Amino acid sequence: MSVEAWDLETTRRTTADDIFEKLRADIVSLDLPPGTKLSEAEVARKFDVSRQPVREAFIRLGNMKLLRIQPQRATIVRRISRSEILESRFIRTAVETEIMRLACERYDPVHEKRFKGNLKQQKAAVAAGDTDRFNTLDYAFHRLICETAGCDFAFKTIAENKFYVDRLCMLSLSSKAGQQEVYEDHVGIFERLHAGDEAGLIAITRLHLSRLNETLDYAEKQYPAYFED
Amino acid sequence: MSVEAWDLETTRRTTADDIFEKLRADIVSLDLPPGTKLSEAEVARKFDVSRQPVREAFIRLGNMKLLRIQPQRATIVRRISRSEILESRFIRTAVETEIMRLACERYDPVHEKRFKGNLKQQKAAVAAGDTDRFNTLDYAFHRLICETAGCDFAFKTIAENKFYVDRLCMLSLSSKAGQQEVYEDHVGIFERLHAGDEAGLIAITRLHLSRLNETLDYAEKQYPAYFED
DNA sequence: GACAGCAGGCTGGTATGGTAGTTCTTCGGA
DNA sequence: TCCGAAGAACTACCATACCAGCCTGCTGTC
Repeated sequence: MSVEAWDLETTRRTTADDIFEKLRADIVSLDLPPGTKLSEAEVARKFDVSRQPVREAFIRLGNMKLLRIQPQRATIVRRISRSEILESRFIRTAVETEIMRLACERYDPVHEKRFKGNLKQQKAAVAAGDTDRFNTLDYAFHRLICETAGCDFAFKTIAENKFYVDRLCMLSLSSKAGQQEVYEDHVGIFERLHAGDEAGLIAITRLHLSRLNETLDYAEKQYPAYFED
Repeated sequence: MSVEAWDLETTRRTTADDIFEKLRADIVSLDLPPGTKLSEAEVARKFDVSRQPVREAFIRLGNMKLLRIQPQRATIVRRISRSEILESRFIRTAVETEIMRLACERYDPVHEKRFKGNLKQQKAAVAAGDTDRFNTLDYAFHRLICETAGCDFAFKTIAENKFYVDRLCMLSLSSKAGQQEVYEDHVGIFERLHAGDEAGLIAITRLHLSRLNETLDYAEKQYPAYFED
């Protein structure tokens, strides 16, 4: 996942953009684990640029809650906060259920083929144990629903909220059993969408998103150092 | 409305923070109307600081979609986009209806007094034609609902989305008839909340938020220069 | 040996000079 | 008069230097 969707303006690509993108990727992929101390000067040396563009990247990452900037002290990769994860989930649930209502209303059998194609690939990815691929397809599936609902933009909002959660998924979506469960949820969602069963659709969507609890419990127990509170 | 809720960290207050806050207020209040051209150097002179903190404030305002930074060209106050307004409204509707469900579930008559107090003040503000006051109370009312639902954090998310819309409200919430309508919606919301009528509550909330359409049509016709597309 | 106090080395914050890219103006030629 | 090219006058971007807190660790004293 990249964020090129954001520079919808036809602006030039700056050094600060590069640094920002690199750091963001490193943080989300846990190459820079929560708690890692960063310093403007150090990162600047590493990328062989001045402190200025690094500083700007820090500010943007701070706004995204990925860094915690402590003036005159240090800048560290933010630890994962249970409450913030749950808040993100709340927002996502709200948006996603609203999307489901619209999608159910506007669903057209013409969409069937794309859904089935995506689900087929998901199944294959689970079988092959290809976590990255499955993650990408997961995104694509939810994006597909947004498109069905005629709300492409909503996916962007969901994704923004998701950056923060991505790190968590990175910690534990690798279990094959978990992926199988997610896949089956997706199948269930599609079936109810296809059948026009709005109540059932909402219900399974809530169930689907509530599974984050287990992920959270697991990750918090497995990697306590990555969490705060 | 200020944004001190954001520096939950106990960080120092910097010059950049001051500039940011001042510019944000000026933009939202339309003292800096959409399309206004700003320059780092000019703003720096005006506030008698160096360009650096101004630059940082610009970056943050750019992230909030309030400024459009065009490298090597100019930085301008973003014009209002109809589609972005509608997208914001969609997100807000999703979150607010979800909040209403919870609020209805967790409502306790002990909240009655605070709601009635707020509504009484709203009525007075409408009568007095005090737009600023009414606007503040509007915020407080919706915040109160978030608290009732036990989701204080959700208000922050709503507010973030709302900054962008605030400018629009500033253009047309000044009409007394509009304020009266909003006030009556609020009364209706409270009554259904108090009665535990979830379906009615959701319905009136959707109606309440849909009123933005009229505001948008009015403002777009009245101030076309402030809009893009 | 324990502890207070100071010094030095960190951090991020601010100021300023210079650079590259864009736009506007102006001046000369057709 | 009109058009175009050169350059002046902006812009934001980047590099560098300096500053003010904060923390740590040494040192001197009790």
